[in-house]
Amino acid sequence: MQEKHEKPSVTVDIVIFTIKENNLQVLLVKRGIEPFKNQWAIPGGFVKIDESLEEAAKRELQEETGVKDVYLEQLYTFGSPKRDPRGRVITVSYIALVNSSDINLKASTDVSDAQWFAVSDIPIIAFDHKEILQYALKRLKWKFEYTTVAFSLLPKEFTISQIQKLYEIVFNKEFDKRNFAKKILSLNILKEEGINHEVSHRPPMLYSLKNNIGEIIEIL
Amino acid sequence: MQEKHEKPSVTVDIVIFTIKENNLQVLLVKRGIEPFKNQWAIPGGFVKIDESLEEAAKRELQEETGVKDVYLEQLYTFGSPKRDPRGRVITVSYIALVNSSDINLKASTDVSDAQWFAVSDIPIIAFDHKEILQYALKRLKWKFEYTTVAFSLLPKEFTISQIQKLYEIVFNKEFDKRNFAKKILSLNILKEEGINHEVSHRPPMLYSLKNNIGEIIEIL
DNA sequence: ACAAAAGTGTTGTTCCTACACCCATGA
DNA sequence: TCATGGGTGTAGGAACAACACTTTTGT
Repeated sequence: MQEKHEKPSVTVDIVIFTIKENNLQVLLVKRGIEPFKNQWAIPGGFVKIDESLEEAAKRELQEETGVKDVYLEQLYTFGSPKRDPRGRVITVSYIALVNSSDINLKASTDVSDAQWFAVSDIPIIAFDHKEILQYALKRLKWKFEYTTVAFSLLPKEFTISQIQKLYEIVFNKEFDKRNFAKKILSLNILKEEGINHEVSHRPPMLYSLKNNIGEIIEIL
Repeated sequence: MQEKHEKPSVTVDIVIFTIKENNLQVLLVKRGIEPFKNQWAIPGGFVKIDESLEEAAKRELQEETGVKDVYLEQLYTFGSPKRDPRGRVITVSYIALVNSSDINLKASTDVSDAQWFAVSDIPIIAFDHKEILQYALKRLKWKFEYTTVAFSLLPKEFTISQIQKLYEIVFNKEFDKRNFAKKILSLNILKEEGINHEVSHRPPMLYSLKNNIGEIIEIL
């Protein structure tokens, strides 16, 4: 059965989001080889024959950013026969959310440069990566609305207004402070962690996310 | 680049749902070849080198059921290196919703039998297909709750109580008739199509789904 | 007349939205 | 004392859940 079919190549591509400078940003790499040499692209690479898709995604993520143990989720599999001019390449795309303070950009073998771009300001990108990115953004917003993924972008202890800023950035829209706090606190997913006295104004309450929170809960 | 990497095989598997005998049912095929010969499995097959994933899924769907133009959606890509004992096989799974009156089961080359099973009564199945099926069910419920996919299981013209029965089957739970009708009608997605006089009781209003309905709308 | 399914309204509760002021601290 | 962000309550409206009887038709 192995020999009967001509096989496609399989890659993983990872849309890596972070929050930087009050913006939602995505990591793109400048391609060092053809095709699309010197164009920006979503980072990714071939799946090895003995690693799972998620392992491949984690490996690529670490090669690009140096981070481990971040939020990583499979997005969609793109497999149009013409999406790669070199031949049949099916790509399994992933979303990752990384804390911008943890990252450590490295140039890997087929990448001459890597850079963050605000999602509102994406350059022309290689292959069908624009479509992948649009899909990723849609999914990200959905995840923010209905799950607790957002908290993976915050330090272990955080204030209500840090959460609110995150949501305001992702949805590009302001929320009422009182209603937002009421909503988040009513979900019963936060634990009080004491007061942060290291600020030069009224000291805020710090919270952490309770463990054992289920997946889907409807945040907004 | 084609020769540097040993390539996995890529298949599509399609979880085909229908409503039959007041039950949500799934089509399984009995495998005619090893591995798992004579076990039930989700229908699927290899992706040809020059067809897209969706084309492959449509082709398999038609081979199994004879139907075209049904609801079809990519579900998830399963790629654990050990999921197929023959070697590395990555499978892109799909969900299809078919109207049981349209179907016409055929036995294809590597299938000696195909049969509908109620989702509450699934036998032991091959590979990691149990996991795929669980995932499909979760997604199906979500889609029913938030989108208009359910209508693809009904004829063009239908009554409110047909919709309600569909939802009651999928969620395995009864809804209040008045509240259900109120909710569905308030969504403004139905068009009145006149009264069905071919019943032996008070004749019901027939509706059709308006075209140009957006994807996600929150039904329940 | 009866059986079968269609159709329809109200009330109490909960959730959502809009909106403005005082508080605690460091400089 | 001032600047900075933190923290808090209420009222009106919308959506939701619970609940039962009458209507139209065929037999």
